[in-house]
Amino acid sequence: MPTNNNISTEQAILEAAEEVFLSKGFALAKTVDIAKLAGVNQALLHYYFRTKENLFDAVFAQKIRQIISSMGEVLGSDLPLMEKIKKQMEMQFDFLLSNPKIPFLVISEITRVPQRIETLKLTVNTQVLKIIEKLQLELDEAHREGKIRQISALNLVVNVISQNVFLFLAHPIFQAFTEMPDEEFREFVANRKQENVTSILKSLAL
Amino acid sequence: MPTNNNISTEQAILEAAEEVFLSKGFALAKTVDIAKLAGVNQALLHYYFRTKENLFDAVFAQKIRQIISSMGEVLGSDLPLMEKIKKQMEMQFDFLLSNPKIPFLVISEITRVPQRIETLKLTVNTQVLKIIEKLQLELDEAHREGKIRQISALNLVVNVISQNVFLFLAHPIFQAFTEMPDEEFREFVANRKQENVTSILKSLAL
DNA sequence: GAGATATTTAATAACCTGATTAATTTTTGC
DNA sequence: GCAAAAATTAATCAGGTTATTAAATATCTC
Repeated sequence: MPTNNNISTEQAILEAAEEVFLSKGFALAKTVDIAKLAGVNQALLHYYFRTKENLFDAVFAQKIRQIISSMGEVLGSDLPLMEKIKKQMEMQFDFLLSNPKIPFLVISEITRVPQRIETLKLTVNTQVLKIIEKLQLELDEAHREGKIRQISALNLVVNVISQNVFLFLAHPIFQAFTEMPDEEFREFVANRKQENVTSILKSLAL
Repeated sequence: MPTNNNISTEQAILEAAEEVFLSKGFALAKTVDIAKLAGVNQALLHYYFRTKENLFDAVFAQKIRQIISSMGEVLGSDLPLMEKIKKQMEMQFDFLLSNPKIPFLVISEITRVPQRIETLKLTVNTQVLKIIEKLQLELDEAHREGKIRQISALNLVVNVISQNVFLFLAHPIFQAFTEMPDEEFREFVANRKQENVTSILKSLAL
């Protein structure tokens, strides 16, 4: 009779893997290090996941799911347009604050191993495209009413994501550049939430 | 008596290294592949650069220099403020179009091996900080004259770089997401130059 | 052209890392 | 308790990649 898998060990491995993969990426992550961090023998990790690749996929798919779910919620709602954009940006920014390493992992791994985009496509339901279409209708309407300039929804979405995500990708560079101490830099980042919203909303003006 | 180093061979290795490092990054680049691409024996590369690390540094420092020099030129000039921002953004965007893989390499390698930031610091003279200070003065003046909202120069610079660079970092993801064919995607990217300028300039409004 | 030095190569050593195996300990069901 | 299955470990293999070595060839100086 099979016993249950030892969930806590498997979980420990997954959590260690998440930490190591997030900070090193796939190629530089060592299974030995993951095992050590999880407090188990290195062979055990193969016992549970068979390959490093499998282990990575488990972590990666989960991260993708998190990022996607942080993106759509508010945009689907029926708040007034400007309100909605603001809320959405704030949510996204907060997500990034709690998960600052996810964007780099995702971009990095997809760039280096393009096949990984399949993981992403599997997770991304067509809803996202629907949401963009709906956003376009609202933007068009606001434009007709003389409230905002004409802009494609896709461009707006790219603008928003650029503003929000870039700093988290480049933060080691910015910090070195500006030579801000950690504390000051944290404050700078915190202020960016407001600055991002302001600049995006203003950029929509006629 | 020593003869001169064989410049063309060294150059061939450097160029091959650049290509391979840009597309694979440090960890996934194989010295064998670089040697093969340069058309030389693999040991020769060690003869010239001793280690893979040295070879990488040579390439990396050069890329940093390119990126820096693409950033300061126009901002130092004495065009009218808005004109200057527009020109600077267009230049930067054009640079990215010709060097689309540099941002990823730089961010990626600095994130993965933070010590590399030293390479960056050595290359970045304090001029950059001077330029930002000067920009701040001009922004403050324009604000006093009621032409633009109040904004810190650093925030503006971050906004500009975010807008311009992000798409080049994320392009595999965007393309997959939107399922645009190559041709359409190229067109979309080309249009972003204008969109970026527009949205940044509008974002400065009162 | 000879001798010295630089350049290049083939072969292989040294190392790292993911995966496997076989044995040991722990847990489970009866 | 005991046998069977699961969980865990130590040891080691296998593959790939960087680095070294020693020898061969080209180039330069005189």
